[in-house]
Amino acid sequence: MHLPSEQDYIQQVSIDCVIFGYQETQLKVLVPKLAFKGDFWALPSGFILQQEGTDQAARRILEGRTGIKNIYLEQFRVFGDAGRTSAPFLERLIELNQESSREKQFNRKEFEWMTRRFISIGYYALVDINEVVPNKHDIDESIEWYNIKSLPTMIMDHNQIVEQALETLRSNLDKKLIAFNLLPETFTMMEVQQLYEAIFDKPFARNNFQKKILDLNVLERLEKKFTGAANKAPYLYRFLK
Amino acid sequence: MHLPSEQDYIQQVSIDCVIFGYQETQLKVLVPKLAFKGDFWALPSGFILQQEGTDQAARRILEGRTGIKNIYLEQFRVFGDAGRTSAPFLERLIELNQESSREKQFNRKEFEWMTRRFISIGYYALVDINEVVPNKHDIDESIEWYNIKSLPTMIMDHNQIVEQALETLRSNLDKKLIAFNLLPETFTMMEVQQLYEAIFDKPFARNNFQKKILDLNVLERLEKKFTGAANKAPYLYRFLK
DNA sequence: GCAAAAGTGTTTACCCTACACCCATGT
DNA sequence: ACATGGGTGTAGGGTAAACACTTTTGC
Repeated sequence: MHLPSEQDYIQQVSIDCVIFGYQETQLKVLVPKLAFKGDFWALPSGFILQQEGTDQAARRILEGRTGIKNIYLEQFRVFGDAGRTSAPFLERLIELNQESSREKQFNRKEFEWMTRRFISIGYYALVDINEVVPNKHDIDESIEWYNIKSLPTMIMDHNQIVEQALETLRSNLDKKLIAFNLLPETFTMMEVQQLYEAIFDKPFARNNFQKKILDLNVLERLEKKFTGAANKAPYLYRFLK
Repeated sequence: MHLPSEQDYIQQVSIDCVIFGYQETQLKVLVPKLAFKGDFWALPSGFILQQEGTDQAARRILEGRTGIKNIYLEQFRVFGDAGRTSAPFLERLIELNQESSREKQFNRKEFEWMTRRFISIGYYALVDINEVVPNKHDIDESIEWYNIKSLPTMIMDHNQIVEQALETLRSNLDKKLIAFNLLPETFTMMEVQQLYEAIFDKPFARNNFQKKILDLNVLERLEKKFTGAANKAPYLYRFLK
């Protein structure tokens, strides 16, 4: 990771991204784990270049982690408390990694820059999990999809940021018709329903759900999907536009 | 106005406030006009001190304009386009005010600071218009309530910011029960209805509206209000909690 | 008593839910 | 044929809009 200690970036403003994916009836979030002792997880984040808009910056950060260019994203909240700084986390990290050679990469100036108070703009993104090739940065030990219901404890306020993102996702899901970003090109109605159930963490009635979704008039019915199972083959659907 | 050219403030981040008030069946916005030739209107705005949160900063800015301490406010959006700068506006202002003595107050360094690209956090506030004592800053020629439907053309993207604020207000009005912030301590049902009609710019049915509002169970019915008019006296209500 | 405007009740329509039934598919 | 799961139709309940009527107030 390029350490942004100069004026290329807007000072004291960061972007934190909650990347939602969906797989096997579970809503998931893509979270990197830092390559330091101490088990630190942190949301994908970054800074805003002087010549790019906040949305562009989020897109750049998201593409860097998922490889996806045309990603669905939305800004959902600013986290700007006065005491919002990564200093406690960084101190703990350094304390636990004193013997490590990595500590040397923090020089005093960079450390000072990174521990200042930061205002963070929260973005959430919805991706087809099958299209994502999670990209581990140098600083990461791993980057993985975590079930939303069993996320690790992350640094700073990142767990709260995910909470807020999920809340916004829920309230935007119906009015903005964005759920289909989490599904592959074609899908069955049952898959849509299970996705909704994962997001809202509650069951829906099968027939009524189908009616509700089809009444949106945004789905095109395709051929049936023969799975080999001993039951009626479900139709495949495609999201229009 | 203290020109914030030092490190007291977070660089390149501003706060723009849309202050909503309500009077005589009209939804209004409090907008200062700058004391320069050229008719420049600009939303109340300011910057974030290093030691204060964004909400606190918005509160400070809002109190400075309205005199109200316990103001209802909500962050609603970040405006962070790459080209978002006040440079064109400031150049036009200076061009139109060359002969004025005021131009001298812009020294080169301050001008450079103010024309950088700024990310703005949009806040909207709801106030009882009767409690507000609009406070004109030194830099202002006036500060006035403008009908939302006949706002002046403001600088930069400020008209769009108001649009966004209104949109958010509409979608939050029911679920957050915030409309009563715009009314005085006691009010009649008709006043609530007219407020809703002003916000949504559409009529509501009288009896159904009353039922809907009373079913919220947040209003206390007080004595009747005798206006002297030749008709049944309406009840007064007070918002609970 | 009457006009004006507030309060309240009633009917209607619509939408969401629940229940039921039918259909296709592979063993 | 039958079990499994998908598709569709219909009746019930609750909510909200539309309509109607009653009450209060000052002249």
